[in-house]
Amino acid sequence: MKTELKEAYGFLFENELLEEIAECGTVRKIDAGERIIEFGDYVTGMPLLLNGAIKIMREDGDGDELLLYFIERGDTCAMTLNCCMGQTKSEIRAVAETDTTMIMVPIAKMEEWTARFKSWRNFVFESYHNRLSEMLDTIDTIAFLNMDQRIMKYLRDKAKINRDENVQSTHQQIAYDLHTSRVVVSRILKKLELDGKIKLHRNQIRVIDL
Amino acid sequence: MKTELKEAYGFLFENELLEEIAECGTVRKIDAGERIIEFGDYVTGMPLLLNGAIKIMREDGDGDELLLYFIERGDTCAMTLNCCMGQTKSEIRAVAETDTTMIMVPIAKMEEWTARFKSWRNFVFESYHNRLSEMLDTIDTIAFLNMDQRIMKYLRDKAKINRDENVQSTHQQIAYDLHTSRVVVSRILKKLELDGKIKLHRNQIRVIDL
DNA sequence: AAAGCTTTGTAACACTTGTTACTGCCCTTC
DNA sequence: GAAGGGCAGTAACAAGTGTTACAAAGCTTT
Repeated sequence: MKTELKEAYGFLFENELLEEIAECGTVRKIDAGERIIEFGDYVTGMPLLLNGAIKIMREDGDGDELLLYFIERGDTCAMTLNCCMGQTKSEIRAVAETDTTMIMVPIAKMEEWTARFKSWRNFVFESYHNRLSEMLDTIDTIAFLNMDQRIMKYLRDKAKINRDENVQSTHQQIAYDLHTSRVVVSRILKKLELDGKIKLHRNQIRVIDL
Repeated sequence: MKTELKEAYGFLFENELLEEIAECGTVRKIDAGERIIEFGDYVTGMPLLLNGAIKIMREDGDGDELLLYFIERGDTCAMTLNCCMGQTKSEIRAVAETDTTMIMVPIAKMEEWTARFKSWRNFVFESYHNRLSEMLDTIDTIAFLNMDQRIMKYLRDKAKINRDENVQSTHQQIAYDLHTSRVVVSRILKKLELDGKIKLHRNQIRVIDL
């Protein structure tokens, strides 16, 4: 664990802090597709991603979903930060996009580290900064792009996160993530295929040129 | 200024910090409608709102706009925080919604206070927290609501921020804020009037029951 | 290979939102 | 009070997206 920790966070934190994290944190391994945090859960610790990727979703009262953004190694979930500090319920759902390893840090340590370590403060601020930027990006996407463009962006992002030009998704899955209907997704994907931008297969979409 | 400062932030900050803010901050008064920060500006200081309200907008490459949220007294702009710490350009536009008074604090002080004052740290975190929540709310609005509901929410929010059931806006203005067209706004407003929810006047909309 | 399930393709239609065009109203200015 | 500019109302149409319904294709299980 220490090796991985150092690999992912060594350039961010001083040794003393790394030691403390290693000491009081617990490693948690999660399989792709597993739910990590559910809407309304109380958050008991703060996750530091070692590898893998996590998908953050929003859900409204009627059970409608929307993908917000992905989180990768060297990152934490600022929403979780939020919940930790405010002792409030989670406003989002977190699902493992790929097999994922993370270190869970007890909330109690956070306040202490914030006072003691400048690098920790910077990390937390940086984290908030990144999250706000992602949220702005998400807003741009749903406010200014039409569905064709949103689907293209989705496929690009997903291919990048998984480091694989073959995106493993059903049309229904994509529809859920983008908060639209399966038929709409199928229709647009077919058009993208005719334009030579993608190649469609069962449960899989190959990104050619988006 | 000290009185106002204490009024707005006294319950948040200890006296020593209040003194320092009063010492190194400069008061800035802004008329309603005036632009405070423009997309792409470098941010030179951090604003602490004493009274009034500020409208935060997003703009895409084609000049299309979208209202993100409002900021009120006792608040700061986390986007500005973001820019300050990251030394990056502003990703948003800030316009005074009403006549506004704020204290501008030089960036240099921020880092220092973050280390020295727990209350300042909490304030900054709280601020980020609020901003993320607002952004989530904004996303919910544009992702899950249709235009009728968005316009109703807009009028409710605007009436609340201005503490006036008579919202002073043209239909064109609303169309800009919601990133739609004037005709659409007029059409929906007329329907809301027929439903007895609002009363339309020139340059003014009276909120009756939304 | 037959049955049953999931996934995808497609047509036809409905609804929401955006666009264009024109009209009349209100306010300001001369 | 005449002229001009900004604002609002409305119709007709276009485009985008969502819905329903059904058929076909592909995979899994038996």
